Amino acid sequence: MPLNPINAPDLSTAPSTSEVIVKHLREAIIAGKLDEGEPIRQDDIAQMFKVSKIPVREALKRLEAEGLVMFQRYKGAVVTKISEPELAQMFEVRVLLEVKAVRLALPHMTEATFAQAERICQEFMDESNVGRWAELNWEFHACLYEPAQRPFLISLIRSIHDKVERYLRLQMALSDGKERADREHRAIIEACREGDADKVADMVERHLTGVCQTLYEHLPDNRYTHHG
Amino acid sequence: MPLNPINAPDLSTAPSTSEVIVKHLREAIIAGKLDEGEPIRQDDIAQMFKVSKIPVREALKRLEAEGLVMFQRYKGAVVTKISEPELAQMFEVRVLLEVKAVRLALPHMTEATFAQAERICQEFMDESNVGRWAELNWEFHACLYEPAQRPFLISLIRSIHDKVERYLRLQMALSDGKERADREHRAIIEACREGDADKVADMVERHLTGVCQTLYEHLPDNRYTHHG
DNA sequence: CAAGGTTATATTGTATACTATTTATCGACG
DNA sequence: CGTCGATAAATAGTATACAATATAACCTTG
Repeated sequence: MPLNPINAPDLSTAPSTSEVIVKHLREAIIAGKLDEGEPIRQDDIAQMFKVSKIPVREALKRLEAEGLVMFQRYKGAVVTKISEPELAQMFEVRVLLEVKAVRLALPHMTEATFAQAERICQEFMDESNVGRWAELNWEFHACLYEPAQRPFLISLIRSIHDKVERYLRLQMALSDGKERADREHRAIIEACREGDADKVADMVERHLTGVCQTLYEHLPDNRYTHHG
Repeated sequence: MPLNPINAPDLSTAPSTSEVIVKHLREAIIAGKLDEGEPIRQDDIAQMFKVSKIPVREALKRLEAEGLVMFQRYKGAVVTKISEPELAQMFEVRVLLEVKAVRLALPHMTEATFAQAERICQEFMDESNVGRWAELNWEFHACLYEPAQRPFLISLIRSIHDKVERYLRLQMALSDGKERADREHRAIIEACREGDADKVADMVERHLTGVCQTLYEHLPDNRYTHHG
């Protein structure tokens, strides 16, 4: 018997209510629509989706494991607040992982890869919506790493992305982050075209550490002391 | 007001039922007490802990995010089966992260670090319980990385450890894995004492890739085709 | 007796109901 | 007037109950 001759979708993985909620909440947190430190009211979320709070809690438990929210017993879940040292550590790991990814991907890149990356860059520059920027930013990076054929590595990078993205948004909006990102992205594409692995690795590293640096400079100093 | 003058514990983080269950289930999965592919019956777990299945489900949702179980709608959660390519990718990332960790840690290691590492090695060799081996193996590695003062990096390494540990158990028990691990561990300690970062990095990398290699050789070939 | 349908059972997923705990409100007391 | 304590409201956490679906047992039919 030939396998899956009609390319049937996997019905057993149809999303449950809690999975739908996970997706929405994750996007909301990443987009910075929920202030960090502010408690997430289970009943409110439940009413938004017209469901009970059971699936809401299951969704929050998942997001807790992803590091996006934190539970405090009898006080509920709050959006995780990332300290500056933690941010620095995350970028340190990102550099490590993303440099590895792009190195592995480089030999398998084709003109289609570059074209796709440039298309994303263009869309990025034409876009005015801040929320979409971050999304396209990830798409760009993912596009460069995908040829590596390392789903585990990429999912790990993505999970870190998800945690820091709402801070990046800040940085991109305030400084000339967008133009700088575009410049650096296009330069990386060119380096990839040349096929010089060391150069590409160096550029990706500088790009990421640069972003981290700007982010640091634009972080409000009082994020530890402000109340309410 | 002086901060926490009596070093008070944080009572707001007292574990809820679901968190207790998470911990136990996680340990059971890591220890290989639950066969991969076999469904985890929510009511069974609930009865074991004499609770309802609500906290059990929340626990499973957490473990799903950690990659230890997978949900199939209306069929429940099963222990995640890791394919050989996935295992290889995980080790690839482990090498990357652990080499980085030990490099960062090296300059901050003291004689206390080495003594502690040696103590763990000794306990490892004196131990006959397979389950305890893996635990001590992690303790050894964590001991070497802890001086790096990179909690995020170490937690990432740990999460990968947790996913592959039940396969390592297999490998350690079947081959001369235990003796070899001890030999290599002690050699790594010596290299750390010498303070030669490149040498240490190289040894850690060889150690990990070696483990992965042996693991690969001892994996049953039929793990994709065997039914029931 | 084989193949396919049909009912029964088991299991998951979610809503409702209840309990435990925290937080806000308010009054007694110094 | 402020502080302490009691009470009330709000919210989290969990048990029970029920609905949706899958699996197994059985039955029908050729």
